[in-house]
Amino acid sequence: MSKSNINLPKTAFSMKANLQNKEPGIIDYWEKINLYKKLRSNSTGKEKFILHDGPPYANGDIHMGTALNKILKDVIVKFHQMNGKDSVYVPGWDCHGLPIEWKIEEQYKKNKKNKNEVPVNEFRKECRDFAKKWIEVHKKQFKRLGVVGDWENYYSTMSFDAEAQIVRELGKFLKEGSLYRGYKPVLWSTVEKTALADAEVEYMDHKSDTIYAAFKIKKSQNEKLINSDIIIWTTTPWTIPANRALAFNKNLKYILIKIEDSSDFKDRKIIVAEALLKSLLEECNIKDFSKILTFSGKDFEGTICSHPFSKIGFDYDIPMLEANFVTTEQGSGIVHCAPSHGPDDFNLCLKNNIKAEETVDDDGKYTKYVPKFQGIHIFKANKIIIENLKEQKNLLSSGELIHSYPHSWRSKAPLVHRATPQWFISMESHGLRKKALKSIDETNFYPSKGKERLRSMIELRPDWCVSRQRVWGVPIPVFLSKKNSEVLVDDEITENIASIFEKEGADCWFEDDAQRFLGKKYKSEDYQKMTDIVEVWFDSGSTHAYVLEKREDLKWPASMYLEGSDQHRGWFHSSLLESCGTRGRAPFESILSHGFVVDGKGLKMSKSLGNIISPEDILKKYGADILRIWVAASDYAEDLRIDYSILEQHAESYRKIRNTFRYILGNLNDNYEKIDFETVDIKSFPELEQYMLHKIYGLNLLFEKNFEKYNFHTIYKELLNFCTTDLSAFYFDIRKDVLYCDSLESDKRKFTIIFLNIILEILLKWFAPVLSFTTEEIYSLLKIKESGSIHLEKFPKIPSKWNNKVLNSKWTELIRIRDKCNSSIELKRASKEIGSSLEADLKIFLTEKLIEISKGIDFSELCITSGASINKIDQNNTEEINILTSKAEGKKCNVCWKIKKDKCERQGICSLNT
RNA sequence: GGGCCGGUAGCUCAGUUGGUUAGAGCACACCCUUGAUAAGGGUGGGGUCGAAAGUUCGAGUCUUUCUCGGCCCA
Repeated sequence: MSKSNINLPKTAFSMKANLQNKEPGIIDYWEKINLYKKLRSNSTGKEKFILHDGPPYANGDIHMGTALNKILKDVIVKFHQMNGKDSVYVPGWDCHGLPIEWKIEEQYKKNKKNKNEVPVNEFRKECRDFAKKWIEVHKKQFKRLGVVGDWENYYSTMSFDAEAQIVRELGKFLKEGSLYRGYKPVLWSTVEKTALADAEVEYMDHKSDTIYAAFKIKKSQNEKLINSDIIIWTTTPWTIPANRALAFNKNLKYILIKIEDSSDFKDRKIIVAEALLKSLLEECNIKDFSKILTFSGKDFEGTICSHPFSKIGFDYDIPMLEANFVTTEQGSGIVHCAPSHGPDDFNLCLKNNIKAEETVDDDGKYTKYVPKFQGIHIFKANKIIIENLKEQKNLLSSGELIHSYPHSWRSKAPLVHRATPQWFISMESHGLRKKALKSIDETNFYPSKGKERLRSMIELRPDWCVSRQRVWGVPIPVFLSKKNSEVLVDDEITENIASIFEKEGADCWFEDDAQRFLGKKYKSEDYQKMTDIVEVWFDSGSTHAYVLEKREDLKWPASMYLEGSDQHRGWFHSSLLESCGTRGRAPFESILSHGFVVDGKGLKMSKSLGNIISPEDILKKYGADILRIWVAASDYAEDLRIDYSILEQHAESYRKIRNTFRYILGNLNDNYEKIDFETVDIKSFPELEQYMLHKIYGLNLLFEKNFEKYNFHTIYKELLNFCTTDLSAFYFDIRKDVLYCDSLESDKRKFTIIFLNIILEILLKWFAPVLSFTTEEIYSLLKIKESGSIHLEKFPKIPSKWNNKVLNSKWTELIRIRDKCNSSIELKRASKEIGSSLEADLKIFLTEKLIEISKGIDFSELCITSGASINKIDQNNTEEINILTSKAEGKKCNVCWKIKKDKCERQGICSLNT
């Protein structure tokens, strides 16, 4: 028997995917046909879906998190596009800011160049070039993932129009009055000489010097307390010279003891919180003492102490102030307050009319306001302060402590709180917090828990500090009157600055004469030009203004912002505030947030754990479609695990899907014929095909329902199950006989071919947003359209007449019987009586009800056996179904391989079988 | 340290308002097939539902504590 006499599958679609080599060619094809442009011109006038890209920082190769983010965006954009929208995606980059500035400075250090000797704009140009370079790198890497977007006309936060618009946005806050100049302690890096944003702070273990120091009571309502020593504990001895007050808690109990050990404190009386006495005695090694008095914190009211350095130039009153932030967790129950060096301290002192002074300069050295210690760097001051305390006999004890402490994310240097003049946007003065909270209510969150997360942050956050003392960014376009330090508020000036920036960028601010910006209305000698730049979160928080609003192809507000869940405090947050402040509502209609990429065990990726996987590695080993499957199959609402065994599993699933396509293509011999779903007469189809169409109908409902909720992992799972269970193991297996052995003229075979055409089209479209490369490979193989693309197609519309509940319940029963048959065959196989199912002959015993259902059904076809008969089951049998499998008798047909006693009608097609 | 979120087979995920014996696909094992062939089919094993306690006739589901992990904050 020659195989050429039967219709074996034949296709150019290889079993081996070879994605890593094939995908770049597909990307070239997309560029060649200008897919992005085609998508746009094809969807002119359609309702827009705008996923506004949150700009990644233009620095360093992309990592798994970036890849996840971009792929997820691309999947959603493609879903909406195929769902009939004009789904526009404009990628962008975040370019200003410290990390790039730092990179350039590092290069300077290497080349022994001094940053301060380089003209500002030369430095800025290097930053700009650096960002530009990484944008190009990123662009290539993102394209490689299969992401389709307007790569030619991307946006960036450093473009001139962006810099200009950022100025205009700041101008709106300035005009409104919510942008104000404040004086607050901020986390300051003495290394980078700048204030740091919360997001730029890292908490790490740090060894601090600790001291117990004494403040002598000068005045008190309670006479017994006078001349005794208040003990304070601190981990920052260098702040002692800046001390202006002590804080106590009126709800705590305090105790007065007399020390009798021989030391500096012999015969001195000290005061601490009663609850902390034990730990203090231990840490200060006090053995011999007597309790004199316990009293309530209330008794401290009106108490005045003297500074421990009162004899060496610090001769002023130290009032004791009530504060509820004082606890008995650690220390002595009385807190030393330096208003310049802590937010709590600052607020408490402010309330009590104690001013913060500039006690420490930009470099971290004590200023002229600190007698005796001026010029000493605070990081070298602890030792000196401790020595002085000892000399003054006001050091009870000192030690060291390792604790979590804020550090700069770049330099890893420890940070300090330092009062500096800064620019703030008020959360309250113009109702910003209220507007933002209302907008959160009006936004859809995927997953819904994002709403609460963002809300709780907005509810609690302090005013927004937007100034930075750096150079690589957009200047805060403000002038201060030299006369009275008042801020110049004038729309004309803001617009003048913006229009200059629009033409030549913001560089000119730093070097051009102030008069240029002030125009003719004001004199430059009367005003001081501010040199602070605006923090980068304001840059990216304003993208909606210079991207969404400015571009014709986009719309404001965006349909969706999509980022990692950390952006609840980042871009979601800053965009919300910026837009609520300037436009009264959020710049997005919905927010989708995804979890973080972690390793196979759920641990975060880190160099020290050695569990980092890069997108590049995956692309080399598997190709982008596997990575895209990983994204689609994972539940982005939680953290996403990845390692090579997980990828291997997805690669295995991919092979299943690929082979499903290969089977269809093979049996169609790569000749696809478009079927009109609406007009095709499905009632003339065999029941099996009708049943499969019903399955497709149901699957489509699931597809649509889960797309609405952005539940891609459910969609992917359903599609995969359909391919493996319904198609491969069921339909394809059954129809193999017809496809291979029936004549080309057979009606049954023709119907099967029609069905294969239908299912091919549907599967291609359903998988296209995820398997962007593979579906395109198939699409081009079928030569459906000259310079066409699967991504230009729309999702199939499944006719409701494919829905067939009656047939479904019938076939559910038939499949139940089929399962029983398989079990029965398996028994005979295990006992070596038969091998292939075609060697089996089935005697199927059924209840009358099931016999009725099975009317006209050939179980030998369904179960792929040589014979099957239906009989009534013995009434005494409690089962509904009973199967008797025996070895089929007769001769094996050369064509269809069925074993028949009589000559098989199939043999007619072969001349050798006469 | 605080807030939020999470922990269901080896893996990716389902598990409605608490209700029979906790499901699916993949992986695995065994068998079949050699006309989807570095494929395909069949059968099967596998879970103390992170841990403990509590509420209840009944808990994967509710409560508390603990533990592990992630994000954010200090």
